[in-house]
Amino acid sequence: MYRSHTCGELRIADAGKEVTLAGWVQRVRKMGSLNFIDLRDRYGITQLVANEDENKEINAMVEKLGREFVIQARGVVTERQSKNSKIATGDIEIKLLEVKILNAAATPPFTIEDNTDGGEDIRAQYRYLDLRRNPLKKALELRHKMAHEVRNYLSNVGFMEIETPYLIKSTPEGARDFVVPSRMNPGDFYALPQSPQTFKQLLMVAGYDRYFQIVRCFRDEDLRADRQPEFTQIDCEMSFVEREDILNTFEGLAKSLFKNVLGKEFPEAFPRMSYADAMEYYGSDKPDIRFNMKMNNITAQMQGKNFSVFDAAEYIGAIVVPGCAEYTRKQLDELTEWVKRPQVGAKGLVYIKLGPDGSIKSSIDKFYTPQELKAVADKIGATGGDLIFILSGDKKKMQGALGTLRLEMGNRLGLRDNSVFAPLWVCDFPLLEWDDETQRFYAMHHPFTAPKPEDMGKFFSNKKEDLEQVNANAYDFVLNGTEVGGGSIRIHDSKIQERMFEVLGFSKEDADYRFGFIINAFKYGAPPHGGLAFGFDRFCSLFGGQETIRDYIAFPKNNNGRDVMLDAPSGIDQIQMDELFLKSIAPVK
RNA sequence: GGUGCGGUAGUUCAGCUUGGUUAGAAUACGUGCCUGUCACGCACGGGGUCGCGGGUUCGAGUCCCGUCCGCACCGCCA
Repeated sequence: MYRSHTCGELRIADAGKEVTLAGWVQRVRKMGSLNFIDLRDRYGITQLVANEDENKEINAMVEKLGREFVIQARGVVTERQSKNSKIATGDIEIKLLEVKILNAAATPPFTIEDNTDGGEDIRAQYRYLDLRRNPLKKALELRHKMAHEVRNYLSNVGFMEIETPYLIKSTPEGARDFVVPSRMNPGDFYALPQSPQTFKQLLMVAGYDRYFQIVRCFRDEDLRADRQPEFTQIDCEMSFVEREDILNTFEGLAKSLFKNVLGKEFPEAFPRMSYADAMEYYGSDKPDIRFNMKMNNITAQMQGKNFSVFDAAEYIGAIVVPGCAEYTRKQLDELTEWVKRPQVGAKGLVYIKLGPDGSIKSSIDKFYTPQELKAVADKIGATGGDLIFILSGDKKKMQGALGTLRLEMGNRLGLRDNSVFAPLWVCDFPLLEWDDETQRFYAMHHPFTAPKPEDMGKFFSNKKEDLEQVNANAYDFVLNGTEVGGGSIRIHDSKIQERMFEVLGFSKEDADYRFGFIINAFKYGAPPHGGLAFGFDRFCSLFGGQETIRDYIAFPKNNNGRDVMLDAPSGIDQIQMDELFLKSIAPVK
């Protein structure tokens, strides 16, 4: 037996017991003939004490210890003379009788503490050491708890967890696929799934009317703090359901996560917003509604006053920044530079300051009378002490830019508190997006998404304008401005599915080659169905209050998709190469 | 594919604007002292390919060019 207790469980009630602990040496504090050791394991830290008065040889053993040594310690639980309220075991310590080194350790390259001195790079290289630290341990515990709660909730409402394959067929529409060469089928490749989309729909055809899976998905695209090449989805699908059934079911799942993981109750239904409204009022398809500061279209009010910049603009939008009328010239100049950055893309920033005394000062005083500016302020609900920002130009671009500015002002005013949660359903996305470059439509969600029933007429029209107006029966789950889930009612009629491929410009042969299996399956009794997938890593990071999902993945990839610990990806040896490629692809004589 | 910031002891950083003696600090590490520490304290010590390559210069950590790596973002992510 290596240990009788963990390093997190002994309390004052255990005083007098002889116990054996095992763990890692966090720190040794040597005080001459009285020495302390903090012993750490997954469960906590327990202080060991070596007192020469009571045990003559004990300090000789302690002398040999270094940071991160793995030791076994036998001793007696004793009440501390001076307690430490910072740790759960802080009322007791173990008076050492014996210390055994189970394994020595090299000095770690960074300190294994909550506030480590190590940078991201070195910690990624030694991920197994970084994972010993509390913040990462807490993150993985949160993830485990969430996964457990998901399985619990969904199982209780009749969902079956079914695994689907990782080696599948490449369907190069949307994100790039990771591909895997097949040794037994020289020259052919598997693809790793971007999502189990088609499989879950086939499971519906097969009659497994409530399916879920916590499943790894793969996308060979550039990374971000919240995007990894392999990531995890909570993938779900249901049969004989309409949109309401799906939203209710997964709103229930989200609420149970909030309640059982974070202890937060959401008695009301989550708010809903159309895609059109999201773009109009927040300049984003994933609005952060933790704060208001909605965008206003003031194009009509501002035009016709001989201000050529505004008169030439397709769109003029404004946000009211509460209580910021005191902004200095320097602050305004800095924000003007900020919106001009390519990432935001505005040409300039117009402001109107509404003094608390009713005075009005703006960067467009030359073109507008105070009365005209006051009328605009009244219309958008700005009052004394507020600051109005106005952007103008191309509608789509400026809505995006104003939305970005809105988020930035939210940040600067501290309105985006990570301990506050504002869930939201965004619905009624356009079904199709026209791409000028390739001169064809792309599915905004994916090609299995059903058009809304009332738009079916337009869906079969051959006019581009009609098709552009078709809405999808799709919905996103948005939390604090992050898209954490998305789904749709699917097409279950093979005629409509064929029409979809036609609209997307696939020839019959093309569609058959790529998706023949599903078109075929739909001919054998596909039930009406739909579903949703949550981005599990993002869900965890939001719950944990972090921006990056890396902390919630035990062994993540870096910015360039590399695993710096393994040094992967890497070359393979010639024998492997020959078996996979060269024999078949190189000309054989 | 693009933009920005960064790369200097094991680690985190300062030094670079204005080139010039032996490149500093903190922490970690080592040695010694220390009986109530818990970020223990005190003293002493060891520790550097200034990412890499090239250029300018009498002289480059510092200036210029290229390149590699890291982070954030844009494009991309059906």
